[in-house]
Amino acid sequence: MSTRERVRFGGRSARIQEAVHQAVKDLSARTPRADLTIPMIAAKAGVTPSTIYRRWGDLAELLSDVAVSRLRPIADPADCGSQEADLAAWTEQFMEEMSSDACRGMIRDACANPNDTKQCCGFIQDQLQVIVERAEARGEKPFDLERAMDQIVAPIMYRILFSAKPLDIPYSRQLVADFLK
Amino acid sequence: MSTRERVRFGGRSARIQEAVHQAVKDLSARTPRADLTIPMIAAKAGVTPSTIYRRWGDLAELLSDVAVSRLRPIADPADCGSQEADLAAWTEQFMEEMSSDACRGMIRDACANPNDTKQCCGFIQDQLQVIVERAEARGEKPFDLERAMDQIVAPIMYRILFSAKPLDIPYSRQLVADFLK
DNA sequence: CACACTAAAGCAAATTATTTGCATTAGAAG
DNA sequence: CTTCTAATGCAAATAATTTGCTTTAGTGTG
Repeated sequence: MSTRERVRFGGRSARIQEAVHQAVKDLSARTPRADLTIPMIAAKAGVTPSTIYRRWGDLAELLSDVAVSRLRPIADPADCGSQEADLAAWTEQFMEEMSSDACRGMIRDACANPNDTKQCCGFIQDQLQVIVERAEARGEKPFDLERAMDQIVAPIMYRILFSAKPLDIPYSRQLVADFLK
Repeated sequence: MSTRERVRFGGRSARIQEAVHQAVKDLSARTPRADLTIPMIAAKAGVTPSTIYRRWGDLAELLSDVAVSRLRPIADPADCGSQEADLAAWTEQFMEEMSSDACRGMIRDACANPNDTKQCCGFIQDQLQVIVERAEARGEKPFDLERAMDQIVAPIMYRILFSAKPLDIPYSRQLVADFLK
Protein backbone atom coordinates (compact mmCIF):
# COMPACT_ATOMS: atom_id res chain seq x y z
CA MET A 1 0.00 0.00 0.00
CA SER A 2 2.96 2.28 0.51
CA THR A 3 4.02 2.07 -3.11
CA ARG A 4 1.50 4.19 -4.94
CA GLU A 5 1.74 4.74 -8.66
CA ARG A 6 4.19 1.93 -8.95
CA VAL A 7 5.44 0.88 -12.34
CA ARG A 8 6.37 -2.65 -13.20
CA PHE A 9 9.90 -3.11 -14.45
CA GLY A 10 10.79 -6.77 -14.72
CA GLY A 11 8.90 -9.73 -16.13
CA ARG A 12 6.50 -9.47 -19.01
CA SER A 13 6.87 -5.73 -19.41
CA ALA A 14 10.60 -6.07 -19.88
CA ARG A 15 10.21 -8.97 -22.28
CA ILE A 16 7.80 -7.00 -24.43
CA GLN A 17 9.96 -3.92 -24.43
CA GLU A 18 12.88 -6.06 -25.52
CA ALA A 19 10.84 -7.77 -28.25
CA VAL A 20 9.60 -4.45 -29.60
CA HIS A 21 13.04 -2.86 -29.56
CA GLN A 22 14.46 -5.87 -31.35
CA ALA A 23 11.68 -5.75 -33.93
CA VAL A 24 12.46 -2.11 -34.61
CA LYS A 25 16.15 -2.89 -35.04
CA ASP A 26 15.47 -5.83 -37.36
CA LEU A 27 12.94 -4.00 -39.47
CA SER A 28 14.79 -0.72 -39.73
CA ALA A 29 17.79 -2.57 -41.10
CA ARG A 30 15.71 -3.80 -44.04
CA THR A 31 13.00 -1.19 -44.43
CA PRO A 32 13.20 2.47 -45.42
CA ARG A 33 12.40 4.66 -42.46
CA ALA A 34 9.25 6.07 -44.16
CA ASP A 35 7.78 2.60 -44.67
CA LEU A 36 7.89 1.52 -41.03
CA THR A 37 4.53 1.23 -39.33
CA ILE A 38 3.46 0.31 -35.84
CA PRO A 39 1.30 -2.63 -36.94
CA MET A 40 4.34 -3.97 -38.82
CA ILE A 41 6.57 -3.66 -35.78
CA ALA A 42 3.91 -5.18 -33.55
CA ALA A 43 3.54 -8.19 -35.83
CA LYS A 44 7.30 -8.74 -35.90
CA ALA A 45 7.46 -8.49 -32.11
CA GLY A 46 4.50 -10.83 -31.62
CA VAL A 47 2.56 -8.14 -29.82
CA THR A 48 -0.73 -6.35 -30.30
CA PRO A 49 -0.46 -2.87 -31.87
CA SER A 50 -2.44 -1.33 -29.06
CA THR A 51 0.28 -2.34 -26.63
CA ILE A 52 2.73 -0.19 -28.55
CA TYR A 53 0.33 2.70 -28.88
CA ARG A 54 -0.31 2.66 -25.14
CA ARG A 55 3.32 2.37 -24.09
CA TRP A 56 4.99 4.63 -26.63
CA GLY A 57 2.25 6.82 -28.05
CA ASP A 58 3.39 6.96 -31.66
CA LEU A 59 6.06 5.84 -34.07
CA ALA A 60 8.28 8.87 -33.57
CA GLU A 61 8.47 8.27 -29.83
CA LEU A 62 9.17 4.59 -30.23
CA LEU A 63 11.93 5.19 -32.75
CA SER A 64 13.39 7.89 -30.57
CA ASP A 65 13.35 5.55 -27.57
CA VAL A 66 15.07 2.79 -29.50
CA ALA A 67 17.59 5.24 -30.92
CA VAL A 68 18.61 6.45 -27.47
CA SER A 69 19.09 2.96 -26.14
CA ARG A 70 21.28 2.17 -29.14
CA LEU A 71 23.29 5.36 -28.82
CA ARG A 72 24.20 4.56 -25.20
CA PRO A 73 27.91 3.69 -25.10
CA ILE A 74 28.76 0.14 -24.06
CA ALA A 75 32.19 0.71 -22.58
CA ASP A 76 34.26 3.50 -21.07
CA PRO A 77 36.70 5.32 -23.35
CA ALA A 78 39.95 3.41 -23.84
CA ASP A 79 42.82 4.32 -21.53
CA CYS A 80 45.70 5.37 -23.77
CA GLY A 81 48.03 6.60 -21.08
CA SER A 82 47.50 10.36 -21.30
CA GLN A 83 44.61 12.78 -21.44
CA GLU A 84 45.58 13.93 -24.90
CA ALA A 85 45.77 10.42 -26.26
CA ASP A 86 42.49 9.43 -24.58
CA LEU A 87 40.72 12.42 -26.09
CA ALA A 88 42.17 11.87 -29.53
CA ALA A 89 41.21 8.19 -29.52
CA TRP A 90 37.75 8.86 -28.19
CA THR A 91 37.04 11.60 -30.73
CA GLU A 92 38.16 9.44 -33.60
CA GLN A 93 36.02 6.51 -32.54
CA PHE A 94 33.02 8.68 -31.72
CA MET A 95 33.15 10.35 -35.12
CA GLU A 96 33.56 7.07 -36.92
CA GLU A 97 30.62 5.41 -35.15
CA MET A 98 28.24 8.33 -35.27
CA SER A 99 28.68 9.18 -38.92
CA SER A 100 27.43 5.85 -40.27
CA ASP A 101 24.13 6.11 -42.11
CA ALA A 102 22.43 4.01 -39.46
CA CYS A 103 23.61 6.32 -36.69
CA ARG A 104 22.66 9.42 -38.60
CA GLY A 105 19.14 8.07 -38.85
CA MET A 106 19.02 7.26 -35.16
CA ILE A 107 20.25 10.72 -34.26
CA ARG A 108 17.54 12.24 -36.42
CA ASP A 109 14.98 10.06 -34.66
CA ALA A 110 16.29 11.04 -31.25
CA CYS A 111 16.11 14.72 -32.21
CA ALA A 112 12.35 14.53 -32.38
CA ASN A 113 12.13 14.14 -28.61
CA PRO A 114 13.68 16.77 -26.30
CA ASN A 115 14.06 14.35 -23.40
CA ASP A 116 15.85 11.83 -25.51
CA THR A 117 18.26 14.37 -26.96
CA LYS A 118 19.19 15.47 -23.45
CA GLN A 119 19.88 11.86 -22.54
CA CYS A 120 22.18 11.42 -25.54
CA CYS A 121 24.00 14.56 -24.57
CA GLY A 122 24.40 13.11 -21.08
CA PHE A 123 25.91 9.86 -22.39
CA ILE A 124 28.55 11.79 -24.29
CA GLN A 125 29.31 14.06 -21.37
CA ASP A 126 29.72 11.03 -19.10
CA GLN A 127 32.25 9.55 -21.48
CA LEU A 128 34.31 12.72 -21.50
CA GLN A 129 33.96 12.94 -17.72
CA VAL A 130 35.67 9.56 -17.45
CA ILE A 131 38.61 10.90 -19.42
CA VAL A 132 38.76 13.98 -17.21
CA GLU A 133 38.70 11.96 -13.96
CA ARG A 134 41.37 9.65 -15.26
CA ALA A 135 43.52 12.66 -16.08
CA GLU A 136 43.03 14.05 -12.59
CA ALA A 137 44.04 10.71 -11.10
CA ARG A 138 47.23 10.85 -13.16
CA GLY A 139 47.97 14.35 -11.93
CA GLU A 140 47.36 15.96 -15.33
CA LYS A 141 45.59 19.30 -15.68
CA PRO A 142 42.09 18.25 -16.82
CA PHE A 143 40.41 19.99 -19.74
CA ASP A 144 37.16 21.91 -19.40
CA LEU A 145 34.18 19.68 -20.13
CA GLU A 146 31.90 22.40 -21.46
CA ARG A 147 34.53 23.67 -23.84
CA ALA A 148 35.04 20.12 -25.10
CA MET A 149 31.33 19.75 -25.76
CA ASP A 150 31.35 23.07 -27.64
CA GLN A 151 34.51 22.59 -29.64
CA ILE A 152 34.63 18.86 -30.30
CA VAL A 153 31.23 17.24 -29.87
CA ALA A 154 29.12 20.09 -31.26
CA PRO A 155 30.96 20.43 -34.57
CA ILE A 156 30.73 16.69 -35.14
CA MET A 157 27.03 16.54 -34.40
CA TYR A 158 26.45 19.62 -36.53
CA ARG A 159 28.13 18.03 -39.51
CA ILE A 160 26.20 14.81 -38.99
CA LEU A 161 22.84 16.53 -38.92
CA PHE A 162 23.19 19.63 -41.04
CA SER A 163 26.11 19.40 -43.35
CA ALA A 164 27.55 17.28 -46.13
CA LYS A 165 31.10 17.93 -45.08
CA PRO A 166 33.40 14.96 -44.48
CA LEU A 167 33.91 13.38 -41.08
CA ASP A 168 37.32 11.81 -41.40
CA ILE A 169 40.45 11.30 -39.36
CA PRO A 170 42.17 14.54 -40.43
CA TYR A 171 39.12 16.47 -39.27
CA SER A 172 39.08 14.59 -35.98
CA ARG A 173 42.75 15.45 -35.40
CA GLN A 174 42.17 19.08 -36.30
CA LEU A 175 39.33 19.40 -33.79
CA VAL A 176 41.36 17.86 -30.98
CA ALA A 177 44.47 19.86 -31.82
CA ASP A 178 42.56 23.16 -31.95
CA PHE A 179 40.88 22.33 -28.67
CA LEU A 180 44.07 21.44 -26.79
CA LYS A 181 45.97 24.40 -28.25
CA MET B 1 6.88 19.83 -76.46
CA SER B 2 10.43 20.84 -75.55
CA THR B 3 9.61 21.18 -71.87
CA ARG B 4 9.30 17.61 -70.63
CA GLU B 5 8.65 16.85 -66.98
CA ARG B 6 7.77 20.45 -66.36
CA VAL B 7 6.49 21.48 -62.99
CA ARG B 8 3.99 24.25 -62.47
CA PHE B 9 5.14 27.02 -60.18
CA GLY B 10 2.75 29.92 -60.24
CA GLY B 11 -1.03 30.12 -60.09
CA ARG B 12 -3.11 27.63 -58.18
CA SER B 13 -0.20 25.50 -57.05
CA ALA B 14 1.44 28.49 -55.42
CA ARG B 15 -1.81 29.62 -53.81
CA ILE B 16 -2.37 26.19 -52.31
CA GLN B 17 1.18 25.92 -51.06
CA GLU B 18 0.79 29.31 -49.43
CA ALA B 19 -2.56 28.37 -47.87
CA VAL B 20 -1.18 25.12 -46.50
CA HIS B 21 1.95 26.76 -45.10
CA GLN B 22 -0.17 29.44 -43.47
CA ALA B 23 -2.49 26.81 -42.00
CA VAL B 24 0.49 25.00 -40.48
CA LYS B 25 1.78 28.24 -38.97
CA ASP B 26 -1.61 29.19 -37.54
CA LEU B 27 -2.34 25.75 -36.15
CA SER B 28 1.09 25.06 -34.74
CA ALA B 29 0.87 28.28 -32.76
CA ARG B 30 -2.20 26.98 -30.93
CA THR B 31 -1.86 23.22 -31.06
CA PRO B 32 0.69 20.91 -29.47
CA ARG B 33 2.91 19.41 -32.11
CA ALA B 34 1.67 15.85 -31.37
CA ASP B 35 -1.96 16.82 -31.96
CA LEU B 36 -1.46 18.19 -35.47
CA THR B 37 -2.93 16.09 -38.24
CA ILE B 38 -3.05 16.44 -42.00
CA PRO B 39 -6.86 16.45 -42.20
CA MET B 40 -6.85 19.27 -39.64
CA ILE B 41 -4.35 21.29 -41.67
CA ALA B 42 -6.22 20.57 -44.89
CA ALA B 43 -9.48 21.81 -43.39
CA LYS B 44 -7.85 25.01 -42.14
CA ALA B 45 -6.28 25.61 -45.55
CA GLY B 46 -9.54 24.89 -47.39
CA VAL B 47 -7.97 22.03 -49.28
CA THR B 48 -8.55 18.31 -49.62
CA PRO B 49 -6.29 16.08 -47.52
CA SER B 50 -5.27 14.05 -50.54
CA THR B 51 -3.72 17.17 -52.04
CA ILE B 52 -1.38 17.39 -49.08
CA TYR B 53 -0.60 13.68 -49.10
CA ARG B 54 0.25 13.84 -52.78
CA ARG B 55 2.39 16.97 -52.59
CA TRP B 56 4.18 16.41 -49.29
CA GLY B 57 3.84 12.72 -48.51
CA ASP B 58 3.37 12.89 -44.78
CA LEU B 59 3.18 15.24 -41.83
CA ALA B 60 6.88 15.11 -41.04
CA GLU B 61 7.82 16.26 -44.53
CA LEU B 62 5.25 19.02 -44.54
CA LEU B 63 6.38 20.35 -41.18
CA SER B 64 9.99 20.12 -42.25
CA ASP B 65 9.20 22.05 -45.44
CA VAL B 66 7.39 24.77 -43.52
CA ALA B 67 10.17 24.93 -40.96
CA VAL B 68 12.82 25.53 -43.59
CA SER B 69 10.88 28.30 -45.24
CA ARG B 70 10.46 29.96 -41.85
CA LEU B 71 14.12 29.55 -40.94
CA ARG B 72 15.23 31.36 -44.08
CA PRO B 73 16.65 34.75 -43.06
CA ILE B 74 14.78 37.80 -44.31
CA ALA B 75 17.61 40.30 -44.41
CA ASP B 76 21.40 40.39 -44.62
CA PRO B 77 23.35 40.73 -41.38
CA ALA B 78 23.51 44.31 -40.12
CA ASP B 79 26.58 46.32 -41.11
CA CYS B 80 28.21 47.47 -37.87
CA GLY B 81 31.35 48.94 -39.36
CA SER B 82 33.83 46.13 -38.72
CA GLN B 83 34.03 42.39 -39.16
CA GLU B 84 34.24 41.82 -35.43
CA ALA B 85 31.23 43.95 -34.71
CA ASP B 86 29.24 42.35 -37.56
CA LEU B 87 30.01 38.87 -36.28
CA ALA B 88 29.21 39.73 -32.68
CA ALA B 89 25.90 41.31 -33.63
CA TRP B 90 24.96 38.48 -35.96
CA THR B 91 25.77 35.79 -33.38
CA GLU B 92 23.77 37.52 -30.71
CA GLN B 93 20.73 37.91 -32.91
CA PHE B 94 21.00 34.40 -34.34
CA MET B 95 21.16 32.87 -30.87
CA GLU B 96 18.28 34.95 -29.62
CA GLU B 97 16.02 34.05 -32.54
CA MET B 98 16.89 30.38 -32.75
CA SER B 99 16.52 29.57 -29.09
CA SER B 100 12.84 30.48 -28.85
CA ASP B 101 10.57 27.50 -28.23
CA ALA B 102 8.96 27.99 -31.62
CA CYS B 103 12.32 27.88 -33.38
CA ARG B 104 13.49 24.90 -31.41
CA GLY B 105 10.43 23.03 -32.61
CA MET B 106 11.03 24.06 -36.20
CA ILE B 107 14.63 22.99 -36.04
CA ARG B 108 13.56 19.59 -34.70
CA ASP B 109 11.10 19.32 -37.57
CA ALA B 110 13.74 20.26 -40.10
CA CYS B 111 16.11 17.65 -38.65
CA ALA B 112 13.82 14.88 -39.80
CA ASN B 113 14.72 15.58 -43.43
CA PRO B 114 18.34 15.50 -44.61
CA ASN B 115 17.71 17.81 -47.57
CA ASP B 116 16.06 20.39 -45.43
CA THR B 117 18.82 20.40 -42.84
CA LYS B 118 21.38 21.01 -45.57
CA GLN B 119 19.32 23.94 -46.79
CA CYS B 120 19.22 25.45 -43.30
CA CYS B 121 22.95 25.04 -43.05
CA GLY B 122 23.26 26.87 -46.37
CA PHE B 123 21.17 29.81 -45.18
CA ILE B 124 23.45 30.29 -42.21
CA GLN B 125 26.59 29.95 -44.26
CA ASP B 126 25.29 32.53 -46.73
CA GLN B 127 24.74 34.98 -43.91
CA LEU B 128 28.29 34.56 -42.67
CA GLN B 129 29.56 34.81 -46.23
CA VAL B 130 28.03 38.28 -46.47
CA ILE B 131 29.99 39.34 -43.40
CA VAL B 132 33.17 37.91 -44.89
CA GLU B 133 32.71 39.66 -48.22
CA ARG B 134 31.99 42.93 -46.51
CA ALA B 135 35.20 42.53 -44.50
CA GLU B 136 37.17 41.88 -47.67
CA ALA B 137 35.71 45.00 -49.26
CA ARG B 138 36.85 47.00 -46.24
CA GLY B 139 40.34 45.55 -46.54
CA GLU B 140 40.07 43.53 -43.31
CA LYS B 141 41.51 40.03 -43.05
CA PRO B 142 38.40 37.84 -43.37
CA PHE B 143 37.78 34.96 -40.95
CA ASP B 144 37.56 31.33 -42.07
CA LEU B 145 33.98 30.34 -42.80
CA GLU B 146 34.34 26.68 -41.89
CA ARG B 147 35.92 27.48 -38.57
CA ALA B 148 33.08 29.88 -37.84
CA MET B 149 30.52 27.17 -38.57
CA ASP B 150 32.42 24.80 -36.26
CA GLN B 151 33.10 27.16 -33.41
CA ILE B 152 30.12 29.49 -33.39
CA VAL B 153 27.16 27.98 -35.22
CA ALA B 154 27.68 24.36 -34.19
CA PRO B 155 27.81 24.98 -30.43
CA ILE B 156 24.64 27.07 -30.61
CA MET B 157 22.75 24.46 -32.59
CA TYR B 158 24.03 21.73 -30.30
CA ARG B 159 22.72 23.51 -27.24
CA ILE B 160 19.39 24.16 -28.92
CA LEU B 161 18.88 20.53 -29.86
CA PHE B 162 20.68 18.50 -27.25
CA SER B 163 21.33 20.48 -24.16
CA ALA B 164 19.57 22.41 -21.44
CA LYS B 165 22.38 24.90 -21.08
CA PRO B 166 21.60 28.60 -21.35
CA LEU B 167 21.87 30.56 -24.60
CA ASP B 168 22.43 34.08 -23.39
CA ILE B 169 24.47 37.14 -24.29
CA PRO B 170 27.51 36.22 -22.18
CA TYR B 171 27.69 32.88 -23.96
CA SER B 172 27.37 34.58 -27.34
CA ARG B 173 30.24 36.94 -26.46
CA GLN B 174 32.36 34.06 -25.23
CA LEU B 175 31.92 32.13 -28.47
CA VAL B 176 32.83 35.10 -30.61
CA ALA B 177 35.79 36.07 -28.43
CA ASP B 178 37.20 32.54 -28.40
CA PHE B 179 36.77 32.35 -32.15
CA LEU B 180 38.49 35.62 -32.95
CA LYS B 181 41.28 34.97 -30.48
C1' DC C 1 -8.83 34.71 -78.26
C1' DA C 2 -10.00 30.03 -78.76
C1' DC C 3 -8.18 25.53 -78.42
C1' DA C 4 -5.64 21.45 -76.99
C1' DC C 5 -2.82 19.53 -73.52
C1' DT C 6 -1.84 18.07 -68.93
C1' DA C 7 -0.22 18.94 -64.00
C1' DA C 8 -2.45 19.48 -60.08
C1' DA C 9 -6.60 19.42 -57.36
C1' DG C 10 -11.10 17.45 -55.93
C1' DC C 11 -14.04 13.63 -54.68
C1' DA C 12 -15.29 9.28 -52.81
C1' DA C 13 -14.52 4.46 -52.06
C1' DA C 14 -11.25 1.21 -50.24
C1' DT C 15 -7.71 0.33 -47.20
C1' DT C 16 -5.00 0.91 -43.21
C1' DA C 17 -3.78 2.91 -38.85
C1' DT C 18 -5.22 4.51 -34.32
C1' DT C 19 -8.17 4.75 -30.31
C1' DT C 20 -10.96 2.80 -26.85
C1' DG C 21 -13.87 -0.16 -23.70
C1' DC C 22 -13.82 -4.34 -21.71
C1' DA C 23 -11.83 -9.07 -20.58
C1' DT C 24 -7.75 -11.55 -19.41
C1' DT C 25 -3.07 -12.37 -17.84
C1' DA C 26 0.70 -12.36 -14.87
C1' DG C 27 3.97 -9.68 -11.60
C1' DA C 28 4.04 -8.15 -6.77
C1' DA C 29 2.56 -7.89 -2.00
C1' DG C 30 0.53 -9.78 2.03
C1' DC D 1 -2.22 -19.41 -1.75
C1' DT D 2 -4.82 -15.41 -2.36
C1' DT D 3 -5.62 -10.70 -3.57
C1' DC D 4 -4.68 -6.65 -6.12
C1' DT D 5 -3.77 -4.27 -10.27
C1' DA D 6 -0.57 -2.75 -14.13
C1' DA D 7 0.01 -4.27 -18.44
C1' DT D 8 -1.56 -6.81 -22.26
C1' DG D 9 -4.93 -8.83 -25.53
C1' DC D 10 -9.00 -8.49 -28.25
C1' DA D 11 -12.38 -6.41 -31.10
C1' DA D 12 -15.37 -2.69 -32.29
C1' DA D 13 -15.43 2.17 -33.41
C1' DT D 14 -13.15 6.02 -35.24
C1' DA D 15 -9.80 8.44 -37.91
C1' DA D 16 -6.12 8.76 -41.19
C1' DT D 17 -4.14 7.43 -45.60
C1' DT D 18 -4.20 5.67 -50.25
C1' DT D 19 -6.05 5.31 -54.72
C1' DG D 20 -8.82 5.41 -59.11
C1' DC D 21 -11.26 8.45 -61.50
C1' DT D 22 -13.15 13.17 -62.58
C1' DT D 23 -12.72 18.03 -62.81
C1' DT D 24 -10.23 22.35 -62.79
C1' DA D 25 -7.08 25.65 -64.29
C1' DG D 26 -2.16 26.95 -65.99
C1' DT D 27 0.62 26.71 -70.26
C1' DG D 28 1.67 26.79 -74.95
C1' DT D 29 0.07 26.93 -79.89
C1' DG D 30 -2.17 28.61 -83.75
